[in-house]
Amino acid sequence: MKTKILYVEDEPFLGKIVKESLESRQFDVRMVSDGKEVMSIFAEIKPNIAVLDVMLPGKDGYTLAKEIRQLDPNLPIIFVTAKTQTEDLIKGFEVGGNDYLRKPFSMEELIVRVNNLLQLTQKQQASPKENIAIGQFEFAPQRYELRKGDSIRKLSHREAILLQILAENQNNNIDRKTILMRVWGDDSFFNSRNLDVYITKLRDYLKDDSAIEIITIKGIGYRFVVG
Amino acid sequence: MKTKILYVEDEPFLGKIVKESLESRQFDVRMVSDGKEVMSIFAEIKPNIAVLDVMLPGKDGYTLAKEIRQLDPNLPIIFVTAKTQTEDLIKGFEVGGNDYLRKPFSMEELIVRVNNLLQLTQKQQASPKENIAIGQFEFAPQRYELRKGDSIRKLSHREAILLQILAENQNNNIDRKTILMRVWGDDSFFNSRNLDVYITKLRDYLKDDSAIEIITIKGIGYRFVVG
DNA sequence: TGAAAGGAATGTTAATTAAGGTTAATGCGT
DNA sequence: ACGCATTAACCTTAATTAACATTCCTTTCA
Repeated sequence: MKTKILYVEDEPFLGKIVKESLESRQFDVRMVSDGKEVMSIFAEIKPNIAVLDVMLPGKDGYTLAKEIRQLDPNLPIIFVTAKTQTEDLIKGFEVGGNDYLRKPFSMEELIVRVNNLLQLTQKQQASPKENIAIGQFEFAPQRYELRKGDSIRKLSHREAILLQILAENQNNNIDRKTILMRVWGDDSFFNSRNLDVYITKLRDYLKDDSAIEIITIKGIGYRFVVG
Repeated sequence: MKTKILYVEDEPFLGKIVKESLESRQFDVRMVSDGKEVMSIFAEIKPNIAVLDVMLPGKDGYTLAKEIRQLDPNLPIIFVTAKTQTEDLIKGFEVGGNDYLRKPFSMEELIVRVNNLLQLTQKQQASPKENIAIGQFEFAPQRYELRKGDSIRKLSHREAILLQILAENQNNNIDRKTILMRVWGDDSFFNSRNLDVYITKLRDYLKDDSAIEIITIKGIGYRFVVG
């Protein structure tokens, strides 16, 4: 389903341009120009994000933001306004706004910021990492479990991260350094030897499926090939 | 505990002002001026947010953002830069940035935007009044009751807070330290052992539902996975 | 050209250290 | 005396370091 944008703007000319531009990016845009109508339309369409002008007839954007926050504490709200003063911006965030764009702005910027906020607020709903198929094995990254048939092996944290990195990059070369940074946070000598140890462990865990192989590429890193 | 900001800026004069200004707002600021040093310091201090200049000696801000994203997909990243072109801004968001501030900017604006991002990325915790579903269990935080079917187990205060913290963060990693601070108010050695004891208790209480698991992440904390 | 030597990178296994788990005993307020 | 919280004692497991083995690339010299 398309992302629904509630767009509150009283300048018809600008409004039309912005609306069409957002629609060309596959957003479902509902434009409202009278502040007093906003809340009922809000309830009706249940938008995924609100883009609010501040100076409006009827009710100003700050008030609208407050009222929207009452109903939905998590809905992303962006102000777009000709008010350029820092105090206006601060007020915008105070009433619950999540971004503040000064007019004139480029459409590109608005779109990028809309997408950014949508992403930020979506990511919050727990990240359900999907299980990954590895040959005859199945790996549940969330639970640190490696399953084959009905046997389950619990992996430790480090084993699990390492396996996940490998599995995400099946059939691609992976830098030793990249792995070290992701698993240990640095690439010191000792951690580098540590990685060797963990590679050995994973090779052992995965040895039941001969189609799986962790190939070392000396001086570079590894390649995780399956099948 | 103070919020840690990683601040990458190569202009010493501006850098000093911004750093002090943020510190006066109770942020714990670590400033780095050489791009090449950033990643090791990142690993060392584990910041809660990163504020990056774009043009830097060594490694530019965009590259840094990419590398940080590799390590932490959720860390808020703000660019502050003299590059005012829309394309530069777009690139900033493309590489994983979450906000983009053009120089010169007011300190107030930076602070407001930092706080906004921190808030957005914090888990919106369910209001502690509502019951929380935990697999086949239901937890009533205000009554300290854990129910399954028609059996009710009364929890003690500490058990209840701990379970609530875990339940609020289902499927996410939770810092040992964070838990200790919230349940005991400090993270001394004895309380740390105490936490072990309570984790054992909760595991025991929840063992009837095999879909529920408290995974320990050694050196980090726990992850409460359900289903 | 190619075989041998040397060295750096990686592999393997084991020993050590540190973190956490479990259960029981003690403390402490009501 | 009771109920929880804390401390203690002992146990288990993961992570790190160490010691020694192997691989494979590079260099050198016949």
